[in-house]
Amino acid sequence: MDSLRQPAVIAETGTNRLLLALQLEDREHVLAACEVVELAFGDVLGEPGRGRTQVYFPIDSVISELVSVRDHENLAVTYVGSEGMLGVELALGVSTCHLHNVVHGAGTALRMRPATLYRELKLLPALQTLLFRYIHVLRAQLTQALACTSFHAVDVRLAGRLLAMHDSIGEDSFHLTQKLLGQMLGVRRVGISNAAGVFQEQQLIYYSRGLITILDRPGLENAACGCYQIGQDLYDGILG
Amino acid sequence: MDSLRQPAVIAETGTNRLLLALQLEDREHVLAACEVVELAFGDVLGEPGRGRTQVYFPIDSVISELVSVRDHENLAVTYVGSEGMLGVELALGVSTCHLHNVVHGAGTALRMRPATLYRELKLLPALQTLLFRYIHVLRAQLTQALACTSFHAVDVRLAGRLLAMHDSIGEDSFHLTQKLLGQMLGVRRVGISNAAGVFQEQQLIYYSRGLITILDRPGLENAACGCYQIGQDLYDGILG
DNA sequence: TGCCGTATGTTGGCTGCTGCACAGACTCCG
DNA sequence: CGGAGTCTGTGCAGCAGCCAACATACGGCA
Repeated sequence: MDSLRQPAVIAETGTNRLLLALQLEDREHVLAACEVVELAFGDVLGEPGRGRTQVYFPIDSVISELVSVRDHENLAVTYVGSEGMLGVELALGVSTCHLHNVVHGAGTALRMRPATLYRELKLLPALQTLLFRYIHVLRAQLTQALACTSFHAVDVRLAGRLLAMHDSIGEDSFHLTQKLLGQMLGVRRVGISNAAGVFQEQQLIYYSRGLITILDRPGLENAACGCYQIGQDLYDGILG
Repeated sequence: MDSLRQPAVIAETGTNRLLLALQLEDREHVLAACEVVELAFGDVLGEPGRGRTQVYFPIDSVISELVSVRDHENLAVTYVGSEGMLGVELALGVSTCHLHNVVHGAGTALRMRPATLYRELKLLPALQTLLFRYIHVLRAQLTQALACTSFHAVDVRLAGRLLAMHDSIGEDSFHLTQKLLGQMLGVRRVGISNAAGVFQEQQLIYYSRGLITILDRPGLENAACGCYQIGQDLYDGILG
């Protein structure tokens, strides 16, 4: 995860969509303060109670935030992709993680140290405004997710999750095992196996040994509950 | 809900515990900017998409924030009691509610207008720090709640919820119907009826027609899942 | 070639919660 | 006093997801 490159290469790898909401001048200021890193599957970027050493803006990587519960698998309550940032709590003046931060999608990301973030926040009011709004979106999405897990069945939730991953990663194929999907939805792998099997029969997706391909996105949107779209609209309405 | 009183009477009614974390001088400055209101059961203090007209610091009232889901009862995802504040998103520069805000426990509260809050935030850096930390605690508690609803059964979750209400209200008896508890946990009233019946048999609680009395708090703590305590520790660790 | 680890598919019994329906009890009110 | 509204207790069929166990398939490696 430490193979660094110059920020100049960002142009060829795409960029972080959250930062895209900044005006060009501000964005370039932030980008200049970042370094590019390759994140490998399984890398641990933070542990509960530990101080944060870096904040991350994923480009085509995905980072999950997991909460531990006694006698259960860890639950991946949120994920951070190119639409987000890992370490927002620093903007609130809190410098310790409270969740496990694990890379669940290998790829590139931008990162900076907390001290650098603090400096940028002071220099760029627009960055602060952006991160505040992002924090608000996270809270709204979390409440929606809570309602969704309370009421909706595994299959419709799975469809929503796949759509969200599809948005984050920006490609039709991505690596995601059934076990991991089970951790994300808080259900056993068997439940994922069944639901995903049905989707595969319906030609909505194809997967094999951890590589998922979205075949029919409109069909998948049809199979998902409204919660996915609500989450998207929240993001677009406040940040887009 | 519009029977106003002078802030001077706060002394006799107790106060908001979140504001207690401020130093005396700052706290009095904030209190002087507030007015005292009586909130009645069922009062609606905010609707999704509407602008916020007041922020509230409950004293012995409880305000629920509910999310609507198609084909389901509203789910009370969070509640705000004397340990919290309704309208924190203003501190992030967001001025619209995104949830239904309904009074579920009648009582008194302090309130101020958004413009007043903005003024106080500018004048008192400590208030800003406090609200930022509170926002972070809310997020952490929400992730814990998500894990809890994913994994834990109704009875242990009910115990935790009763304990939290007990903390918030500060008295052993409070008004809370089974229907409302069902909305809070996202289950049918029958589920609450069963679980509460067992607690009543075990002499942990007594209730009758919406009035719940905590008889054996240690016993109830024993019956609850660890999530309740984790939520408390989060609050105490960051704000206490 | 054979072995091991990982990922996926399937089965059967069990439990907890759901949906629906109804009955008893208390309160307010005309 | 009687009726309407609210709150609570119960009963039963149905199902979604749980637990445990086992079978298959693929890839890497010695």
